[in-house]
Amino acid sequence: MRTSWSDSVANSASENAAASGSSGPRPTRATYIPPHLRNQPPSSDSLAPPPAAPSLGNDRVGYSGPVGGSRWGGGGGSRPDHGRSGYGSGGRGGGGWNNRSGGRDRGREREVNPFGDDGDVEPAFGEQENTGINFDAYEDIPVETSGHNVPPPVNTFADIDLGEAVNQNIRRCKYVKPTPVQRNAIPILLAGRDLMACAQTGSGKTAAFCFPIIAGIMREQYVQRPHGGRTMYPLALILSPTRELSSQIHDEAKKFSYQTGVKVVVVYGGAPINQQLRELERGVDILVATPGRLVDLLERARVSLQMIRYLALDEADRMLDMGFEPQIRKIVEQMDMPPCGMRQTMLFSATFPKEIQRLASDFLSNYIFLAVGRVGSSTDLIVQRVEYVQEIDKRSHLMDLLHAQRETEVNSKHSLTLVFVETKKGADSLEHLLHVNGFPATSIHGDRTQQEREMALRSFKSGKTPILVATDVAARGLDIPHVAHVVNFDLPNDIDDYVHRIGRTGRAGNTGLATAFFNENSMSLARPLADLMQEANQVVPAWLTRYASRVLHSGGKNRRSAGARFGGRDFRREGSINKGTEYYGGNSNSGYGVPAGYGGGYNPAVASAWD
DNA sequence: AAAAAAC
Repeated sequence: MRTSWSDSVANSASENAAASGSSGPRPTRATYIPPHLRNQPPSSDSLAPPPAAPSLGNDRVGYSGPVGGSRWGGGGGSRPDHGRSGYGSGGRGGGGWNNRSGGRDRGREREVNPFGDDGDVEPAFGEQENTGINFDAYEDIPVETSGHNVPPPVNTFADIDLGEAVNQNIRRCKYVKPTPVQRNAIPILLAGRDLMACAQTGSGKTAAFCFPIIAGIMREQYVQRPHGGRTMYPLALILSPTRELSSQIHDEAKKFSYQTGVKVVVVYGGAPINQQLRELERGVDILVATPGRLVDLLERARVSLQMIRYLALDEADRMLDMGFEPQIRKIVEQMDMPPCGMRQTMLFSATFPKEIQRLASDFLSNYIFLAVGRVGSSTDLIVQRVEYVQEIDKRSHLMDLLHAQRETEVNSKHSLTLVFVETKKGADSLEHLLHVNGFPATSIHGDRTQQEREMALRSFKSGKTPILVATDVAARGLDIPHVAHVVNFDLPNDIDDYVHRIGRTGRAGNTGLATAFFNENSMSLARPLADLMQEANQVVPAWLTRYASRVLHSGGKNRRSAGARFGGRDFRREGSINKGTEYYGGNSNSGYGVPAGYGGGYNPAVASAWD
């Protein structure tokens, strides 16, 4: 075990002298000297404001109490198909129909227990257990829905008919009660409705779409699928933008479907395809995939989407942005997937810009829009700091920070730091710098082999290298426990990306710290960042406010994105109310171009549409 | 302009 990495930093000067003298590449900059070994105090003192106290609980704006079911009142008693109990007697689950998938029955090997225990499932719902999830942080979450006949939320898992096998897995996961997005999304999905869901990072979205899919597939256990040939016919497809995220979703889905007979397979690029083909041949109900590899398999006719009943896009706004949209359109519209209305489509993300919402509606039918989360996303659990750091000073500033962090950490054992940079080259060189200076770092980006990527992630998660330098490949969705600190070494150009990045900490109701290095290169982010921080009750440095007010705002992407981030707005409503008005132009009050007349929402001084 | 995603 390596406990003294940062102690070694103190000696890094001598270590490094030896290292660079021998074989490794020579650092281009002078060797890092930690502050306490220098004659002079660090020059950047004045830039770092004292960390703000986490502003939990109090001072929340725009929320006046539980939402309850009242919004749904319009629908009268016509809850569509909610509360069906077709398979209620699920019992032991796994029993007799393990072999139904695709008609393939290649032996009945014992299902690996993804929980790594002996299957003891003692505590019943309601019994408190240490789940690691801080539910108090979820108490005051505002919820907004729109669409026709929205099914009301549930309060407990017991209120939902997911079947005994799934209930048991929920207990094994130690989920005591559903998170807000789960409370709201699961009934909507169980009712068979299409859904566009916007919920803060770390709030349990994966389970929110997995449970209904699994329950739905269990209901359709006798569905006949074509067989013969080597084509497999999954009933559900879950797409995500990165391989590691797909892998993570797969792992989760395996837990949720343990002993249900529902088979989950993941496919993505960069890994041997033969192994994935073998997995597919053993039967697949839920296919988790990244787009490229899926298209490959579709073109080889190893997978057909003909029987898809459920389509989920995780990080849906990313999946539909410029880089991905053609592939997604191909998969959803130009292969053999059943059209809108013949399948159930669910889109999830923490952010949902209006343009993307507009695009997304092509894939949805009579859908419900759901926004869960306080104004300002999950960021109230994350203390955000911004420091003005010149480009040239970033490296030494980061090392000061990492070093100081070690000094003050109480529980340093398993406290991880995730450092985001803009480019793959930048990631390599920063990793190298840290390495040479005795910091236990590794890196992940798209130019590394898949093996290297997975190894880096494992090494980071385990604490072996508690510093991970990453590009945006790690910005979305990854659930890495114990990430205490996210550093935006380079700020992204888009405020949505910032939201996702800092969302790697402060997960499951826990608090986290996010530090950003700001300079002239990030000027376009000044305004949205200042606004975001203000709305999350963070300390906004005066200099940032000055930059924010100085910057010309053209109504460009950032401002648009910021408005959408809060999510919270169904573009269908926005459009009808604001027809012909200028959305992003002149509303200096909200700063997000959401007209105050529409409930404005984002400024504490304005009555919120969340109420 | 960069990142991601198939071989």
